[in-house]
Amino acid sequence: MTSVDAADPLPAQPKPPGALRIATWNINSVRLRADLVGQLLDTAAPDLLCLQETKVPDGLFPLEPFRLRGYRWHALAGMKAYNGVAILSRLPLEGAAVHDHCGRQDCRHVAATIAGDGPAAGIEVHNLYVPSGGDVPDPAANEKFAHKLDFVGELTGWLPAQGDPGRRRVLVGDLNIAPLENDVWSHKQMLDVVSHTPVEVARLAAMQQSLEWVDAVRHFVPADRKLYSWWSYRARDWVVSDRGRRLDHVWVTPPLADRLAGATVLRPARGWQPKPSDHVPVWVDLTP
DNA sequence: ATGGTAGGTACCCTA
Repeated sequence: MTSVDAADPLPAQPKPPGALRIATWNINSVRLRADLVGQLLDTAAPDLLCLQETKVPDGLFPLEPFRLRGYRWHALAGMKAYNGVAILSRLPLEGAAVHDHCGRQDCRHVAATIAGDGPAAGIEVHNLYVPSGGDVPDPAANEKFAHKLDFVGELTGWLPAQGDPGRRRVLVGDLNIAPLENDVWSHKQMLDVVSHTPVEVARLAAMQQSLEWVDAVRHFVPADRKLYSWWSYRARDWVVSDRGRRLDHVWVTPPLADRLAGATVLRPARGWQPKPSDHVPVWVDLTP
């Protein structure tokens, strides 16, 4: 790490030679922000890009900007108006699958395995958009919060049931939970705010423990440092108030932990004009 | 204690 900018704990770094770069970004409409996605691909050059809140049915997904830049493979799970996840890749993919949870077909989970004969072949990638959970942090009073807890609870059993527990896996996405005290601007004031309540944090911890997932971003930033990936649109000035939350995550299973070579939370992207997403891209580099 | 902005869609939902 070369930068000491207090406001930007994980600025973009050069990709180590031969590294695999996997990025995640809640794009909040991929059609509206196709140009910003192109800007990310041109500057960060991830090998895989996982998007959430694409808000587009698969047949209308704007694939051309990706194809033009060499992202020839994709796995899409989109629907009209809401949710939607996508994996775009310049490495070949196989076994692409859409997974439904909680008895709903609401386009929150797509997975695929890197194929070919390169060093990354066999790595399984899961791209998730966990339900936001509404405003009231009480599952009895708020069906959306109940759905969020059920969704994370179901995944906690589902992921370990998918074969070899020692497999190389990466889990990315908008998990809509900020687990650590310094993943939010004020731990005390956020304790009863959906995204940082103890019951959600406990659910996420159980999911993380189920496969010994390593938080690949916190791997590079000590727990006593503030780190955010989302800032509300409702703030008058997101830079001045800086009331962020770390909702977007990259996790890896233990066989990949000693391959972690770097991570970035692209804070400047929150100011990309004319229409920034309220989330910024997050990525990690894995050496072969 | 409240309301603030944004996107997609269709006059209201979700975040």
